[in-house]
Amino acid sequence: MVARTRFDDSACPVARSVDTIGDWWSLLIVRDAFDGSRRFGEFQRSLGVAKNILTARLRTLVAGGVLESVPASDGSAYREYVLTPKGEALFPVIVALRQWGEQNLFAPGEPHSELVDRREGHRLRALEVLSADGRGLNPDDTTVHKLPAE
Amino acid sequence: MVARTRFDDSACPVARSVDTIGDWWSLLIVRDAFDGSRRFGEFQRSLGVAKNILTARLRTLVAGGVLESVPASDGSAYREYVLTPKGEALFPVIVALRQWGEQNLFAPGEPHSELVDRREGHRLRALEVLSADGRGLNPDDTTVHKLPAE
DNA sequence: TTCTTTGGTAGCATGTTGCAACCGACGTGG
DNA sequence: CCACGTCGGTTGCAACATGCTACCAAAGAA
Repeated sequence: MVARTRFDDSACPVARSVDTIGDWWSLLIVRDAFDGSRRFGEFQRSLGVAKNILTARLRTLVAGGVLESVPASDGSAYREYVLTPKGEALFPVIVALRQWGEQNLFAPGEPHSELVDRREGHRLRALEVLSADGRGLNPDDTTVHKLPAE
Repeated sequence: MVARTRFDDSACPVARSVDTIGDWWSLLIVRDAFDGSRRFGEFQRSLGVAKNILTARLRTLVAGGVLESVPASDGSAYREYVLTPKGEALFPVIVALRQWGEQNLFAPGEPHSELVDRREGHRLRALEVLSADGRGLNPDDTTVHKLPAE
């Protein structure tokens, strides 16, 4: 077997997530979907991705339950790709990637696109990892239980 | 050009993040690093990845400033790979992926590894996307400003 | 009807991944 | 100080994925 290694049977949720959405394009497609893209052509122009690749990615995202193919909302005979509830649940993932990129991959003062609260137009609060009782947690404050119960 | 498309000059922080850590193995290496792995062999056994791939990934992660190669802590002549502050800042990303996977990629009752608060042993609170004034935000409550200032 | 847009598919060149084999430097028991 | 196992890789090869450029059929527009 020389194909890409799969993690879809791993007991680690991170591994399964990576297996589902962890390739180069899938996350960007999801990002664009959050940003309002729905049509094949919209994704294609926005991402500059080859059409065959986009076709394949959309198919796997639909198969994975992240996107859904629905009849176009403008009444035309074409189809549109919209986020399912499962896909919408990826919002914190996209926000986390965005915030990490903003703070670590741009030179000071370098401009970048920004995600803002629609009501106030303000930037979002930084994501915080919290304990059950609301304390902020650093990586060192946590540990992984492998296969806890059954 | 037939090589993999790069996003390292994109104005979108999500795209740059994907460019830096968005391949199959890098995120899992970072996950293992959070979980305490430091040595080449630890990563290799834990992930089951081919050594040449691991070599390449560790190199790009070091080049990207996510990991750092330091002399081994046990006094041997070997080296270890530890997270830099930039790498530690990926904690919310890993947690977001873990929580999404737990809730969307496992059958009800199916066991999986779990990240817990070391002090209390409890599961973590779900990540929340918050506005500057602390309101919870859904995807629809936000919008993207492209290239705001400058 | 003819032209354009949309949403693909097919074929080819190249890049990347994965496996196995190999290898030198290090560590360890004697 | 010598043999042997471990650690951390490198190299070569085969299979697969990616990206580009056609090409194409169905739907809309003129």
